[in-house]
Amino acid sequence: MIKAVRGTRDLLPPETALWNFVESAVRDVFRAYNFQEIRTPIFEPTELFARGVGEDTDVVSKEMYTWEDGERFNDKKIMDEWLRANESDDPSHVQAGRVNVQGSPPFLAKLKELGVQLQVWRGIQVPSGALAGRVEFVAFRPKVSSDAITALIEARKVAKGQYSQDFGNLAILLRLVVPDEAARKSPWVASKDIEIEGFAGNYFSSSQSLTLRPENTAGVVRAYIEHKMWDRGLNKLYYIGPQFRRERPQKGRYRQFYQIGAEVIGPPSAGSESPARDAEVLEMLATLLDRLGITGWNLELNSVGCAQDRAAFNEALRKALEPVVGTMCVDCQRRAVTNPLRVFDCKVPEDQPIIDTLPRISQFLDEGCRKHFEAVQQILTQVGVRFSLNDRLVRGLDYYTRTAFEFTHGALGAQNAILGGGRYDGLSEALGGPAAPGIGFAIGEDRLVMSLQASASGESVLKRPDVYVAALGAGMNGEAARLARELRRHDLVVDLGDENFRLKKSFEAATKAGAKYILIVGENEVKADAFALKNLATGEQVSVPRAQLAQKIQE
RNA sequence: GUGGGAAUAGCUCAACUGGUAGAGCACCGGACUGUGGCUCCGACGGUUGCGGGUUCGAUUCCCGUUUCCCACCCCA
Repeated sequence: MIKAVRGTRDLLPPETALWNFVESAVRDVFRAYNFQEIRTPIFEPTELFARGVGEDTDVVSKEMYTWEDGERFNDKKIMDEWLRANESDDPSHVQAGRVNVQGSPPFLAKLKELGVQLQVWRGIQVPSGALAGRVEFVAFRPKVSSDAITALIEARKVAKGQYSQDFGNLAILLRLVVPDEAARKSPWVASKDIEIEGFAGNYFSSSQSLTLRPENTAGVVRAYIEHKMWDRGLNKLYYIGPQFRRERPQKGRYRQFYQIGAEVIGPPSAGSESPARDAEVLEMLATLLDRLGITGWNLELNSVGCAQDRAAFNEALRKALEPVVGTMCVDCQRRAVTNPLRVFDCKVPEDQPIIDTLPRISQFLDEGCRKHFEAVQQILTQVGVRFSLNDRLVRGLDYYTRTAFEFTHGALGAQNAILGGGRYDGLSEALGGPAAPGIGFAIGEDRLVMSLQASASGESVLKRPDVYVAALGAGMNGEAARLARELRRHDLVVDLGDENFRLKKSFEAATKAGAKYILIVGENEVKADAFALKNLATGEQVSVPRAQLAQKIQE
């Protein structure tokens, strides 16, 4: 049986009704704040995420779905390189390679399994020692194996120190090497006797590394720059859609997951930097959660300052950690090196007293950032949105500035954050655009729906049929369809049976569908042009003339 | 990627120290030919995730593998 791939899932009714409920509430609420929808592609150049999210983040370095798009190879370059590589080798493997590739189905199957494509050129002359007459040149190309691409990215990273430049021009040439011994023994060399040797180079004449978006902010900012959206002043944009991360699945975290997000972005002159924007976004989120009936949420707020503030803070943090880190848990010791800010996420009870003594970003805010943060708080207080300050709340990525926030909710397992966001005044510039301060957030829709399921089920938000039209007897399907069409034009939800159903079965079907009424369309009714309409809840049944049916049902 | 737990009918779950698979619900049909929900009766439904091993015999014990769940890592 073919199953949904690991970490993905089907959303089935009635649960989908809950998703629709959430999304329509989102559209309603966001609209009231004059946000408009933007839809960006679900895949983008890999470079966008490498630069936008950060190359050294886990998301980019190991959690993306990335592939090489384009099959156009520089064949001459591959052949030249292959021949050069073989001049110094024992040419016997050329012969072995030819024989076995052509004649060894298990080996070909193995290649297919690895996602490698085989291409053979005939008639290439190879150096002495090869078979007389025709020989074959054999090259292997990785198709869209993400493992192969990941391996290449790592290899290039090591080789060049960086891979941010020239990111899209990757290829690999795999060379078949068969040990002489094995080749002599049998012309049908088993796949385990074959070694595949790989080396990387620029063999694509034109191709591009693409990635399924792991988040949507980078795409939105890319679109902002590409379409010169600053010419419209302030932009308030929202999106709803799938995102992809190659993570190990756990509660509420899937490899295809859904995010609802919004961004306020524009030139500083349009007010995009104003604390009023931060407060507006936060107040909108509070309104949305209330509207969805989510109770018990908590807004946690912090300011991570400007780039300079954070540099000073990082320095101080490292200094403060140095003498004490040895006594902390192994995770913290690792974090202290890789990402000191993450030490604040530590949940080990013994480490808490140490963490309490560490410096806080709030001590390093400059005048502007402090005033900005105070203004945000003041507006929130004035509009009556509850919040709590959490000076441990930090953001790992460089372009984040000033306001950072999370809405948390209990009963969500270890991942208690239902949405998070913050200000990213430096992102547009990091992507090559003009200064465009912005603030945004992303809601994990999967988790949002999950927390709703506790209170409201899909059933409760599902619109049940108003009426079930039961055709009764031969030739009645047409009449029933006609009636259903008329009723649907009055915005009624109508379900339709079949003339072959016995009436009992129609009643059962109507009850199961949850219809309010059942409408019987039989020979008698058609003759009289008046139809038996029964209220399934009360049992009351009346005969209603055709012209009054819609009105009667709508009552 | 790491660790722990799990996988039996469409769903929720049984099956004693190894003895050849069962219930409730759902679905379909009948009791009931144009009147549902309730009741009763019946039928359907499985290579026990997959592969290997031990055994006369494996759902059960062992190994591998895949997937799911929970957590770690990380994170909007």
